[in-house]
Amino acid sequence: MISNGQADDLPPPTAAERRKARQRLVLIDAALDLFEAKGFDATTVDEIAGAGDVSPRTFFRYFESKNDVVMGEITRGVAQIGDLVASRPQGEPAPIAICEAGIELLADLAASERYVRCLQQLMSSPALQVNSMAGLPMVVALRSGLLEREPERSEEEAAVLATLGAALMRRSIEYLLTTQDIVGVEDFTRQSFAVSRAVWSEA
Amino acid sequence: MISNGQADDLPPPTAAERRKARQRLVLIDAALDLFEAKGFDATTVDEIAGAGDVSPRTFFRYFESKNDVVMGEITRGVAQIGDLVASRPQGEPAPIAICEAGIELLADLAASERYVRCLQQLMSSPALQVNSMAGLPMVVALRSGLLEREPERSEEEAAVLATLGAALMRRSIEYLLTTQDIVGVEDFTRQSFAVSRAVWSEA
DNA sequence: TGTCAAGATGGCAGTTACTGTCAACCTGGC
DNA sequence: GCCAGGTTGACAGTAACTGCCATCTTGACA
Repeated sequence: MISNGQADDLPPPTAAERRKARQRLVLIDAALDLFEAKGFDATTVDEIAGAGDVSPRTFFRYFESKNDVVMGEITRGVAQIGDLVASRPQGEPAPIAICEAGIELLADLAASERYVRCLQQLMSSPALQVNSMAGLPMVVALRSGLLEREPERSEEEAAVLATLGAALMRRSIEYLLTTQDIVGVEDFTRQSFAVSRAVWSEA
Repeated sequence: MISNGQADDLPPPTAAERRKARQRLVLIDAALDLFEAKGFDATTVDEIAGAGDVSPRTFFRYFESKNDVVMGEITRGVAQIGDLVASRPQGEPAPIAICEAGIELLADLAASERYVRCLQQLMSSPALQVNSMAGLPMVVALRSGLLEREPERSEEEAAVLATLGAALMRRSIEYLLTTQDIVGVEDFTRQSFAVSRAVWSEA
């Protein structure tokens, strides 16, 4: 989940870029330490910058905001769901494809245990909209992934599918963060999708 | 939609309460004026306070934050969807009940044309998460409304129904704000729900 | 190996949202 | 007319974020 942030295409990263990426990770690491120790709100940017051996001004050259330290990675990660959906087998019904792609995404997220542990504590911080959880980027990514996978699909249908899928996925992420049940999320997600399919077509 | 903010139960409001409610509306009005004129970000709290003839400190006694001036009312309004769902006829399938309740809510929202007009402009402001659009409160409200209406329904099912319903409703609100098509939202919403029911049970 | 240009950094001053505190000030009830 | 509770305004303070500019690093190239 916490990647070095470079796209897998394009020329190989220069030394400078690698240095930047490393410094970025150092800052994220320092920030998570502090957040775990004293909470998100009680931690100042100055402290994070100090712990990462850069000036506060430089901190803001690495991150758009204090929130971005936490949400940046997850937002970038969540956007991958588009590609995951697009590369699902052709015959698979769209909702299933979304569900399975989502499970892959969750596994990826759950891999950074420390990140997950830290995010849980941050769930209660109102400043961070961990709750709204990168909702829009996920819808956007899902929709374009779907259209790539099934080009004959109408815009309308793709949009609706993306909306529903993203909503259920957000629920799974919330489940993962609150329960820390890294193993159980998969079942939870499949169950969610199954229930939703049954219940949403009720007559 | 922009109500005076008092619950319909409890003793009648005192003069002081009425004065407070009035001042609140004055401030909202002043704020919307300024937002329309110069944009959300470019408007400072000091200006709003000045335009409403109170000190900046007092502004923050009326609103939790600058965002709250805009999002406060909509958040409070959105929470009503729970009651709207709960009072839908018993026989109606849950997704339809949610759809119809949502349409009532939208009509309510669309009634304050100025508010809608202003919100549209604010959609583009990243500071304001108009996008995430009070998502969580709506899910919470919907779920409790559903459980009230159908007590036999399992927690799980209610949660899933609320998640899907809220997601589609958010889409309708987004449609309303971007297109300003106050008349068309109703059709848009019904269409959304219909498509979603067809598409989500694809085999 | 020395030099130079591009980019990264640090420090500083400034803006703005937001908060605690306290004294002055209503305002309604007696 | 007075008193109690709530409302306000002023002031000082914190912390996120930004623009600016001088300085330093770094990689490339002669």
